[in-house]
Amino acid sequence: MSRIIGLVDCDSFFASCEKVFRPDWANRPLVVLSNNDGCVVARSPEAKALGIPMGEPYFKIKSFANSRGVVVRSGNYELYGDMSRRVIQTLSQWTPSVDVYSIDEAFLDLTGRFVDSKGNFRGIEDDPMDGKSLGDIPRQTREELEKLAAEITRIVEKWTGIPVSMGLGPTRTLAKAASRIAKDSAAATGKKYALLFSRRERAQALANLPIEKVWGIGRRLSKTLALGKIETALDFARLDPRRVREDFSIVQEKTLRELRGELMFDVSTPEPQKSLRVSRSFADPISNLEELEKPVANFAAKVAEKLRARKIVAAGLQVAIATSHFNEKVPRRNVAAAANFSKPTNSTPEILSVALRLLRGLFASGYDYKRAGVTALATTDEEFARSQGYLFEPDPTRPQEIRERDRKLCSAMDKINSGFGRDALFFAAQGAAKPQFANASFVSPCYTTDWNSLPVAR
DNA sequence: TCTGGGGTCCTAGGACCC
DNA sequence: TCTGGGGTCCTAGGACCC
Repeated sequence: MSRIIGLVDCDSFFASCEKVFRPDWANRPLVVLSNNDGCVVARSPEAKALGIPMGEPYFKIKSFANSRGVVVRSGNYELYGDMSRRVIQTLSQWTPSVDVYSIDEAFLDLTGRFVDSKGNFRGIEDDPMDGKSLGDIPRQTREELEKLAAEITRIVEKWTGIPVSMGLGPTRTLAKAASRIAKDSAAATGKKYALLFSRRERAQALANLPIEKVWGIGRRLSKTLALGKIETALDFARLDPRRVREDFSIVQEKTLRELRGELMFDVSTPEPQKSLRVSRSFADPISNLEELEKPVANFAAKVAEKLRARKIVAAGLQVAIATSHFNEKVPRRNVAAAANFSKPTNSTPEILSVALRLLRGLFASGYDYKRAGVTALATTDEEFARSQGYLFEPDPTRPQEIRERDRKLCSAMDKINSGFGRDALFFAAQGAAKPQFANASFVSPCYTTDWNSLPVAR
């Protein structure tokens, strides 16, 4: 059975979040910066119109931005996370099948809305020309679908303040393409959505879609494809799938088939997360081990906290340190090391000690380290791991009493920190002062998640 | 010196996504 | 001077097994 898949994508999400609570900024250009106020990671439509590129280092546009009255914000992920939750919650009224793809996007499976009371699907018909590919959807279904898309985009903006675009198609890749078309053509059509169902409609849209805009085709592949004069999504969709698999990989073959309307990336039950990373660049480079231990201990503690919040445990841990990859004049070093825990864990003391041990093995002096990261590997459900763990012999390296003590300690710390603010309690290894990576000069209040930051109407 | 034919598992690296 | 962070998947190649 064919499907009807929608992709709802927030417009300039971070920038839109910032504007919701500042109506006075409604028509001003606004950019949001990455950690350390490093790069531009989001731009309002007005900022895009000024020609500020995505990913541009802030220092390069600083004076230009000032001269044009651009509002500059540091990333406020607590605010964005909460706004994202509101958008998703709003979406779930139209279908139970909402697959959150990223902080600002979700796939909706709307197929169920088009099955009539007798169980007949009123969706896409097979193409009478060849049984394998898709024909159009019935006229009436199409009209209903347009109405639905108009309603979804309108209500989400009304309820959350976040403008969204929507793409609809028989596969995820086509829904993605449709949402891009919706964004690009909104000014001309006055619609915040686009449909990509019939063969003719697809051929026309894909012919106008540059290959690098296709979901799953990145910069490198586009370059390679361009050598063979494959420049649009349509060029690509017309290739032989088997050849594509041979020349590239199964992923690209799937992308190709999805462009033709064959469902390859289904809305499946979400796989459990497999890894969890915390990493940051430092405001100033660090060259000695003692100083480097503090941020790494912080990342390790944060990893442990996140593991517990998600009720998962890690079987292993990786620590990575690196010098700047921009500065060509200083010696470079980019290394990582990993180790397994004797049993999967999410306890801060244990993760902290392994992280520091790995770091000490990794460290070499004579370098200016600019980044570090700690990754929990092979994460699994906590309850599952616990039940497995009891099947094995007691662990000599970390007796059960110690584990139990750590568990209580961590849960007490989590409670205290959630009540008294992040890092009210922390481990000595994390270092009391944390100046290294708090370089955010233009942070907005957490309007929706902090009682002290509620917006005030006068 | 010459030296088979399968498997599996793990890791590093490269590609992609937002 | 100043350049983000957190994920996933696939493949190739090496180690190891019989």
